[in-house]
Parts: sequence; structure tokens; C-alpha cells
Amino acid sequence: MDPKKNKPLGNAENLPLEENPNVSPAVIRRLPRYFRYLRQLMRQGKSRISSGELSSLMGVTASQIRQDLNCFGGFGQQGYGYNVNYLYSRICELLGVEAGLRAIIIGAGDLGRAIVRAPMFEKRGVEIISMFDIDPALIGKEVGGVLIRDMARLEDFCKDFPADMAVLTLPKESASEVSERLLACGIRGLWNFTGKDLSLESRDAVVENVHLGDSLMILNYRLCHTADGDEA
Amino acid sequence: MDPKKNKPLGNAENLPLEENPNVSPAVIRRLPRYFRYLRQLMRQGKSRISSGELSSLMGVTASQIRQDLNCFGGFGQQGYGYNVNYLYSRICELLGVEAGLRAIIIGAGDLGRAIVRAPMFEKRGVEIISMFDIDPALIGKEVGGVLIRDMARLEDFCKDFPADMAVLTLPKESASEVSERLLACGIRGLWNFTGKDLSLESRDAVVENVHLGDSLMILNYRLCHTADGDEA
DNA sequence: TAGATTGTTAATCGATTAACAATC
DNA sequence: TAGATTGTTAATCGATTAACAATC
Repeated sequence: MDPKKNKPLGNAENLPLEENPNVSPAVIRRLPRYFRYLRQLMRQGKSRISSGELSSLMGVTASQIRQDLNCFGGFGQQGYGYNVNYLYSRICELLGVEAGLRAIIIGAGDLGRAIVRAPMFEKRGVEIISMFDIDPALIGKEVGGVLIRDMARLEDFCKDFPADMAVLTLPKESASEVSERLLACGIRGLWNFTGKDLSLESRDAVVENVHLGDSLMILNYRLCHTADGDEA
Repeated sequence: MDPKKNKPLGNAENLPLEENPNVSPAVIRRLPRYFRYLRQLMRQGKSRISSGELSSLMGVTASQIRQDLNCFGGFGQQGYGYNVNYLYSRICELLGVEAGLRAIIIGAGDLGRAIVRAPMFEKRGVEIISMFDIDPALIGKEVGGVLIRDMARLEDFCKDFPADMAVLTLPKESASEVSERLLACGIRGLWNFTGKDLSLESRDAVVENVHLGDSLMILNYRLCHTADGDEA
């Protein structure tokens, strides 16, 4: 029973991973959690795990884990389970951790500065190459090793240093206008913290909206509706 | 055809809103968006809206809107539509905007300071009554009008000023230990930014996990898998 | 009244779970 | 080989959409 290190054997074998279109949004939303738990298992030196073991660790069903992983081809081995290192590296590949993506941050306010200093990007293989702001008091300063440039120079900069994504931490009033400029610069991904719903799916760009206000309201709702007498 | 201002007529009429248990998580997740769009309509002075009109505004189906709103009773009127002010106030009620919830923030780092200064809480009727940190260099300072107190005094403070929720913007290493202390203080809601999955549903507390790293990874995935040759 | 639009039921679609044959 | 555990199909569950009768 030698530990598995070889290629996947599932039915997606001869397709490049990037071109499997049969992956549901629900599965994609769960991939980052697999990434995190596998990373942790690897650090703990665990070399092998079964769907059952992983399921009790993550609090989901073993069935779901097997179903999810199989969307991308057979990552495991019957009778053995999954090789942690191998599975981790396949998931990294899926998530583009090794793709060398580059990001810029638009808006050097509180949130922009908090984000640029977080180790999040580095851990996930995304490089922040610049920040931009319109405030003269901020332009020219450095935060977390990243220079804040004048928003007016956005187009110039992108010509020389193309970025894959932009993090929007600017007031929602200018969100639409700025996203147009970013698309024109060739940026294809927006991580949107502005609180304005952006949907550019039709324009060959992807948007991930993070709406903190909505998240807070969901907590509010549940606080108000879980207080003891819920089932009465 | 007089504009509707009276009570709802649906079958949930004689139940207090807080005790309708038939509301699916999917509906709850959408309520904050209704809140935002209705708020905006109100500011624009619009007094009446149909599910069809709202649907094209929000980019969802009219059917879903009617279905969603009906979970909580009949908020509209056949042949007329919905009264914007009335609907807005009912949704505020559902979301606890008038409930006078109080929050504390644990961790006065970049993210904690960014959050305390955001107008988000005030808009949603949540009052931040204190921040806590263990760093002596921060304790005693004020951010956004809120005093940073010593984490060691958490229990003392909560005895005198009970809070409904805590915002966790501290390193994930201490997330579990700190949430135990918070539960012991009587706090029933956690807004968790630590990146560690917390699940305290079993212990009569609610958790809203905001995992920014996961969100970034989903964007990564879609960037890598939408690049032109997707359907090949 | 006629027109409009909800409330609500039925049909469809998608996602999760269960079960088990394949196979290491 | 026997035991374990995946890959995969079928069954269930939940969420969305369509349709239309009720009614303002």
C-alpha cells in the first residue's frame, strides 16, 4: 500500500484544470476552506487523511468532501484516502496560489491600510504592487512596504505594471467610475469593499463583493431572533 | 385606491415577528440587500414600488422578492405594490435596527480601528460602547470616539455595561479562548474576523464569520478560470 | 368595472446526503 | 485475500422560478 503521489485518475484527467466548466458555485465557495485545513494538516506533518477524518475536522459530511474533490478529478485512492501534500498542492493550483497574481489597492483609508498590512495576500500568493489615493496628504507615503501613488497616475502605472486585480476600499460614491477606469486598464478582477453592488460579469471581469454592512445585519437578525423564545 | 399604511394581512399576522421559525437561511441572507435598496428609494422620495420594478433594480426575480417578503407576512397590497416607507420600516424591525444593540470590539489593530471609524454601525442602529486590547501602548487611547480599554478589565466592564455582540479583530491564535470569556460575560453574538472558524451555535450564541482570506481566494479562482478560454 | 399586482401553490432546478459497487 | 475508502449514482432535500387565482 504505497502512499499516493502520482497523477489523478478521474474522468477529468485529460482536461487542463482550468477548463472544467462543471463546477458549481457552491463547490467553489468551499475550496478555500479545504485549502486552509489541508495547510494546517501539512504543518502538523500529517501525510494522509480520509474523507471521514477530514469531515469531522471541518464539520461537513464525508460525502460532500468526496463529491467536491471529485469535481476536479480523482485526487484520492480507494482504500487509502487522500495524500495531504498532494491534495494541498492540487487545491493550491486550482485556487491560483502559484499563479503569481498581482493586485493594486484603490483607497488608502483605514480599511485599505488594514488590508495592505495583513499577511493574507502573501500567504495566498498575491503580490500587492501599489496603492492609490486622491488625498495629497497620503500620496508618496508608504504603508506595509507599499507606496501610495496619485490616483491620477493610475493609467500610467498600469501601462508599465499591469495588475490582475484591484481592491476597492474607496467611498461607494466613486465605485462605478473607478471600476470603469480599472477595466479600461485591463484589470479583470475586483475585490469590492465599497458597499455598492457591482456586477461586471457581463464584461469579462469578475467581482467579489464583500459587504460588511450586510454581514453585520445578518448577525443582528440572528441575535434578535434566536433569543431564547425562538420556537414558541 | 388609497396608499397602504395599515397592518400586514398575511398568515403570520398574529405571531410576533420574532417567533416565525419558517425562514430559510437563504432568505435571511438577502434581507440586508432589501434594507439597502429600500433605504435608497426612500431617500429618493419614492413612495410605492412593485416587485417587478424592485426586481429590475436589484437584479433578482420578482417572484423571489414576493416569496421572500411573504415569509414575514403580507407586506404589500394586490394591485398596488409595496409602500416603500412601510416595507422599509418592517424590514428594519426584522433586522433589529431599532433594537438598540450594543457592541464591543476586541482588538484595536488596523482592522479594529478601521471598523470602529466606519459609519456602518451607526447606520444600522448598533452602538459601539468600548474597544479592548492587550497592548499597553493602545490602552487608554481613543479611536473614533471610543475608548480602548485593557483586555484584562473585560469582565469588569461587561458587568456594568452588558453588550449584545463582540467584534473579533484579534489574532486567530487567541480567538477560542477569548470567545469563551465573551460567552461567560453574557455576550450572545460574535462578528468574527479572526480567520478561525468558530461555531458556537450549540451554545445559544450566534457567530457570523467573515473570512477575508477565503473571499480573496474565490476571486483568485474565478480570475484563473474565467480567463478567455473557459468553455473550450 | 378593468387593470394591476400581490400572495401562494406547483414545477423546476440545484445542492446535499446516502448508498454501494469499484478498487486499492 | 480482507478491510478500507474512494468515486459515482440515486434519493432527498431545499431553494428558485413560473403560473395563476385572489383581490385591491
